[in-house]
Amino acid sequence: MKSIAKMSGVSVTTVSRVLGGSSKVNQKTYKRVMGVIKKVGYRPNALARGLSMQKTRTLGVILPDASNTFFSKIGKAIENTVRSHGYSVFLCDTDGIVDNEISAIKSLSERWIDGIILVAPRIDLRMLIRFSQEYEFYPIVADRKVEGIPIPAVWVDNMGGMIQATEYLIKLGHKRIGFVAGPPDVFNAIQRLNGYKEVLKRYGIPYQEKLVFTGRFMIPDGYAAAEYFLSLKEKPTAIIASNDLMAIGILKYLKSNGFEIPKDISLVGFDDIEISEALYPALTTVAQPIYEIGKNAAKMMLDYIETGRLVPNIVLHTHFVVRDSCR
Amino acid sequence: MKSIAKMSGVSVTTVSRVLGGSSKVNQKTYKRVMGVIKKVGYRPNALARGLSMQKTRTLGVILPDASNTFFSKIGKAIENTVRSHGYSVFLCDTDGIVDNEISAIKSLSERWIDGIILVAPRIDLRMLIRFSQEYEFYPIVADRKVEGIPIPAVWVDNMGGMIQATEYLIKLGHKRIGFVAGPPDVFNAIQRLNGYKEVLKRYGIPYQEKLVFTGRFMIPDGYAAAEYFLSLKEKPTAIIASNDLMAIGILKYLKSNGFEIPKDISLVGFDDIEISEALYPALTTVAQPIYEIGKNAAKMMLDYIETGRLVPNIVLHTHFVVRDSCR
DNA sequence: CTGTTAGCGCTTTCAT
DNA sequence: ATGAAAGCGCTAACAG
Repeated sequence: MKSIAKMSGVSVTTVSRVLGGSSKVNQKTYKRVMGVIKKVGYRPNALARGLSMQKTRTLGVILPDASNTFFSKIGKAIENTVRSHGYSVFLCDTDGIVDNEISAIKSLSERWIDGIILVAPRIDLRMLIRFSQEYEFYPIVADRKVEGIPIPAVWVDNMGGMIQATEYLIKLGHKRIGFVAGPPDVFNAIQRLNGYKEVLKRYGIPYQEKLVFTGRFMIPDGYAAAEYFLSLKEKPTAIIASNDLMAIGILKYLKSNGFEIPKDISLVGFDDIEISEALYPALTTVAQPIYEIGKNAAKMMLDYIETGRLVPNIVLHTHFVVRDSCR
Repeated sequence: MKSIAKMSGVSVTTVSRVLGGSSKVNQKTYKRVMGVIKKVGYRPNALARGLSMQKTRTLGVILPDASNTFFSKIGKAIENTVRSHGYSVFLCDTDGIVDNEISAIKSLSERWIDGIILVAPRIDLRMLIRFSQEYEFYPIVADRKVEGIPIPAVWVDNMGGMIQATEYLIKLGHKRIGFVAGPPDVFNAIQRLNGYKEVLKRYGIPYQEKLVFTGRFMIPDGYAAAEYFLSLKEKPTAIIASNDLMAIGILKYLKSNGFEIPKDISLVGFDDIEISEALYPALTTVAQPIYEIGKNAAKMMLDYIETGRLVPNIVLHTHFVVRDSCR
C-alpha cells in the first residue's frame, strides 16, 4: 500500500480511502490511484485491516457433520448467501461432540470472526451466550429450537412434521408403527419422537417402548433397527425413521431379507435429502427446507451484524412428501 | 496481553515468550505468567499474530461441490488431519466454476492463509502456479492428475479403475456397454472415459459414440442417461456410470420403468459413496479411497509448509467392489 | 479533498 | 532471563 501511495504520489491514507470507496476523494486522484492499484495487482491484507477495524468480514459455521448432505447443504446455503455481501466463511466440523463445538468457538474467536452460525449445536445455550459476550461475536443458532434465550435462531417445526407423518400412517390403517429415533441428546430427535408419541395419544394407541429403536442418524443404524423390529413377535406394519439416512438402512435390510415395500411394510423418512426420491421405492418422507435453513440463518446473521440488535426467530415448516413407500 | 503483562509484573515481551513456549524464560516467571493467563482466560489475537509473523496457521480448501458427499468427505479428512497440527481450515465451494475458483484463491490469499488445497480444480495449473507465487501460498492439488508442473498433488488412478470395471463387464459377456461420462472439462471424467475406451479396444469392440451419454455427475443426469439408452434401438445390456450419483439416477429410471437389475441390465458405478452399498441391489462400483485423498493432501501440505520444498506426488488406487448390480 | 499521526495486538531484534 | 522499541499493513481521528 505504501508503494502504491508512492507510485501515485499520494499518501497511504488516500490510498486507503480509494480502496474503501470513501467519497472524500477527488475524481482525478481516485482514478489515478485506482489505475496504479489495478496495474500492480495490489491485494489488500485482510489481517491488517481486520486488526485495525476490529472486524473481519468473516463468519464461522459450526456443523455436526460436514459429510452429511443435510448439513453440508446448509453450509453451502450459508456460504452462498453470505458471499454476495463480501463475507467469507470458516467451516468447522464437530462430529457432534460438544467439546469440539467449544474448541471450534474458541479457535474461531481467536480469529476474530464477526459471527458464528451453529448448526444443530449440542452445546448448552447459556454457555454459548457467555462465550459470545466474552469473545464478542454474534451468535446465530440454526436447526435447533431456541426459547427464552437471547440468541437469534432459525429452526424447523420437527414435531409438526412428525405428527403429519405419523398421522398419515395411521390413516392408512397402521396400528403398530415402529419408530427409529435419533440420539436422545439431540433436540430435534426428541421433537420428532414427541411428534410420534403425540399422535399415538390422539388416536388412543398405547405407546410401546419396544417399538422404539434409538440410532445415531446413520445408515447402519437403520439397518440394525429393521433387524430389531423384524425380530419382534408382533412386527410393526410400518416404520418411521427419524431421518432419511436411517430409512435407507431400513430399506436395505428389508429388501435384502425378502420384504417388499410397501406391500409388506410401509416406510417413512425425514429430511428429504436428494437421494430419497431416487430410491426404489421412492421414499415417502417429511421434507425439510434444507437450503432455506441455511439461507435464513445467513440473512439473520447479516442483519444482526448490521443492526447490532437481536433479530426475531424464524420457524420454518416441513412438508410431507408422499411417494411410494407406504400403503 | 498488555494487561496480563501488567498483572504479572513483566513486559509484554515476556508474556509473548511464555505464550510462544520460548525456552528463554525463568521457570518461576513462566508459571506466574501462565497462571495469570489461565485465570484471565486470555485468548491470543490470531490476526495480530498473523500480521506480525506473516503466517496464519490457516489453510484454504477449495471444493467443487461441498454438498456432494464425495467432496465433503475429503474436506472433512483434510480438516481432521490438519487440526491436530494446530491449523484451521477455510472452506470454499466453487460449484465447479473456474471463475469461482479464481476468486476463492484471491479471497483466501487476502487472508494470508499459508496454503491452499484445491480439490479436483478445473483451473489451468500454470495460472495456479502464478497465483501461488504472486500471493505466496503453498498450493496442493488433490484428486486431479498433475504432470510436468511443480505442484505437489495426490490423485487416484481413475483410468485404471475404469479399466477394471469395464473389463469385469466384458468378462461377464457384455458387448454393448453404455457409458455415462462426466463433464468433458473435468480431468477425471476424461480419464474414466479413456479407461472405458481402452478396454473396448483391447477386446476388439468398436467404440460407438451413441453409447456414450455425457452428464454433470448428478443424479438427474443418470436418470436422463438411462432414458436415452433405453430409447436406443439396440439397447445396451450394461451401463457404466462415471460416478455413483449418476448410477443412482439410472437405477431409479430402470426400476420405475419395470426393468430389473441385474436381470435385465447390469450397472456399475464409480466412487463407492456410502449409500451405494445400501441401494437395492447393492451397487457394484469402483471404490475410491475418499478419506485417503484428503488425508494425504493434508499431510503433503503440512510437509510442504514445514520444509518449504516440493513434496513428491502420490498416486492412490481404486479397488473394484463387486456387489449385486451386475451379471 | 488530502496528509500526519497514532494505534490495532503481537513478535522480534537488540540491548541490558 | 528480561525489557524497550520497531514494525507487520491497514484505518481513523485530527489537522490543514
